[in-house]
Amino acid sequence: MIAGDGIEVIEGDCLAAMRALPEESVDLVFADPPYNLQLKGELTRPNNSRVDGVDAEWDRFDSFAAYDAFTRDWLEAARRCLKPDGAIWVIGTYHNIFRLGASLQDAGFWILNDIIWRKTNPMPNFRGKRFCNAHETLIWAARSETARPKFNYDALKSLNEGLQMRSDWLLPVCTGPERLRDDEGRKAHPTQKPEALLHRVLVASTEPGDTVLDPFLGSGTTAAVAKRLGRRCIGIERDPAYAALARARLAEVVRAERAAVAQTEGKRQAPRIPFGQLVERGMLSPGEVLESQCGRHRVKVRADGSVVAAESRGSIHQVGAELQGAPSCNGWLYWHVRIDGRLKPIDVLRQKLRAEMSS
Amino acid sequence: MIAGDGIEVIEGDCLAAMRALPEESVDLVFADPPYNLQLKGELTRPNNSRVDGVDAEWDRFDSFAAYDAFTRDWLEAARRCLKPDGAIWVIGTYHNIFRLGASLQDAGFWILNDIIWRKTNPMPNFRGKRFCNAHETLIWAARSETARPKFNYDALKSLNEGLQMRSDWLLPVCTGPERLRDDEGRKAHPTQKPEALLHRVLVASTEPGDTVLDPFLGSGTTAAVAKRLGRRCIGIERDPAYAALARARLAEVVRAERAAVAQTEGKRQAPRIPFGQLVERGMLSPGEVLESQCGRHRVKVRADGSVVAAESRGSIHQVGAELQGAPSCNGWLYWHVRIDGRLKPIDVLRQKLRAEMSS
DNA sequence: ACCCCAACTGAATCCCAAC
DNA sequence: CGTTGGGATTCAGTTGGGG
Repeated sequence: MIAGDGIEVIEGDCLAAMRALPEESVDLVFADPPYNLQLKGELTRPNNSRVDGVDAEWDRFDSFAAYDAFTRDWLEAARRCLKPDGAIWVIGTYHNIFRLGASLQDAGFWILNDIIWRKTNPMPNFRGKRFCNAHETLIWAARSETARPKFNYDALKSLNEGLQMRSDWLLPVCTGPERLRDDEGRKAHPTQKPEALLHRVLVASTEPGDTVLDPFLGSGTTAAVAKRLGRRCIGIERDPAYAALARARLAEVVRAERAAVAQTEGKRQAPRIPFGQLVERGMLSPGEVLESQCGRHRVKVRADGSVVAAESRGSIHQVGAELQGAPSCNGWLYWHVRIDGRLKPIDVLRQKLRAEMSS
Repeated sequence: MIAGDGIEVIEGDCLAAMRALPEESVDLVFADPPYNLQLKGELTRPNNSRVDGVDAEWDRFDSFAAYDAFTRDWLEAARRCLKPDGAIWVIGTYHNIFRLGASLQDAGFWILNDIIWRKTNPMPNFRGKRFCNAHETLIWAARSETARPKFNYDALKSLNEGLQMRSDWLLPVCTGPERLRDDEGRKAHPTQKPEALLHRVLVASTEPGDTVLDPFLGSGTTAAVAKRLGRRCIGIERDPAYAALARARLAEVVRAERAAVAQTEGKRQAPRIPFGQLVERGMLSPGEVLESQCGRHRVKVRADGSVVAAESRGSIHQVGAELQGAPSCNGWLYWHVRIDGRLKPIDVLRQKLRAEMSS
């Protein structure tokens, strides 16, 4: 079904194409839907008559209702393709993002964050009647409230030099050599998204080998970045000219080596090591004393990996919590041993063990 | 009807109070309605302290449908009070803003801009499961598509040091001496908005002598800023304790003869550029090699902006320091790339990016 | 008076594998 | 399905006490 490089461009209507895909088969959906609320193009309206001021309210209602129906349909089709723990990203502006977000919630998606793409070089408001419209909004939502979607927290923290990534992203609009142009030098697609934006989205919510579905592929930015980052991608585009544009673009993209797209992994992915293993392996001896950094609390290690204090016994976490009167405690960081005369958290022993076990 | 200073606090239900106001009598509505936060359990910080979340009765709704009905009702009542060329501002987060925006459109309001309040000091995401929710969204909408609402373009331009005001505003959350506290030092209102935010809204959309209506007055920020800026204000607050709080606060506010120049606004600084952005933007590729000037050390770039050496991984600064055995290292100057066959510090890439981003 | 450090806080939809 | 418990997780800024 998917080509050898894991990237496929389907030319056709996104509803039909998505309904032909297997259920629960994709890890992520990224969608940049049209926000043409006048219902030109693919959004057919029942009443094509031109409206004057008197009928303006009806026109508005028809427009919004039709857009909502269109949104409901493609969201439902996309949701069907998503794995249970999958997620969706959508992007839009104030013209459509509020309807899109409400439709997401109504369809059962669970919003995780809204993200602001702040443009470094937005088009100014020429008439001076409004604020310069300098951002677009993305919504990141899980397939359901109970879903547990991927989030590469540590990779994003790395992207932000050690600080937790915020919900406002500063990125330039797509210009210069990245912007695709036709033979006459006109932009080949009106709303081509910058690759940097998709890079951050895909690093955040997928891992190499995952499958991304883009129902409104357009110029193919999603597929291009997916290929560059070693993800698989199914892109759907109705317009033959845009589909051809995307295919030509993708032929030039080099798929990254697997090793190159590795990203910082969190501690949660590391294999769990029970404290008792430190004792079993002789890194700590039964009877040895652990102390808190401040020296206020001390426990003795027992052969079974539990620890005892004067009035308390249990796991390193339980005893640490009880002695501090705290609801919980990470014993790996709380308890220390004296190594070469200096207090070090027992977590360094765990790290050492992990290194030995992986080598 | 309005007191001599043009500021009135009405204690009571906002629907009834607004229906009692004359039609088409106010110039601007500012509304900070309940966000329908839907908080489930409690949340603790890594140090085990408890986050003081908003779980007030007034923020609980049974369903999205109930929230939508509530929204529809107060929007309709507010719209009735607005002059034909009047406008409305609403504020919210992803919990409610999409429903709020869609309801605005359904009610016949015409969205002019969405505005992002970027917080300088947001609460972090403590569990590392999402992006730090670092902004709130405001929507500015005209009473109707044909309305011609006020917009003090030049006043905002001067607030922004001569540059057209953008749709993203950087302002701190309300803390310090501005934050109202009760006798025991606890915050007197859970969601008090900063005056700087209202200052910018009122300077943008009203002129001295205009009447502002706030249906959810809370701690009274809207009325306080209106008074300070010489605007009239009708604030409605259901909770007697909050209404009393607002009245006491307003008694201390000095009505200005002329709008004072804001200090907190418009401060711009060179943006910090995380190393990861060079990768996102394609100036460096995952897998590319950086080397120290002497050639003694080499690292590989990863997709998330971290770098790896044989036995070390982390940020350009961390790995540089570790390989040199130094306490710290400026990775921007230490690491080099080969450009046109010559080694250049990666700082030249940062400078290039900065130049692009400020243009 | 000044500096330093510890404690505290802000509209928050915040864990998950094993049993 | 529910319960248990290991153990992972924070940034900018203010306040107040001690040296």
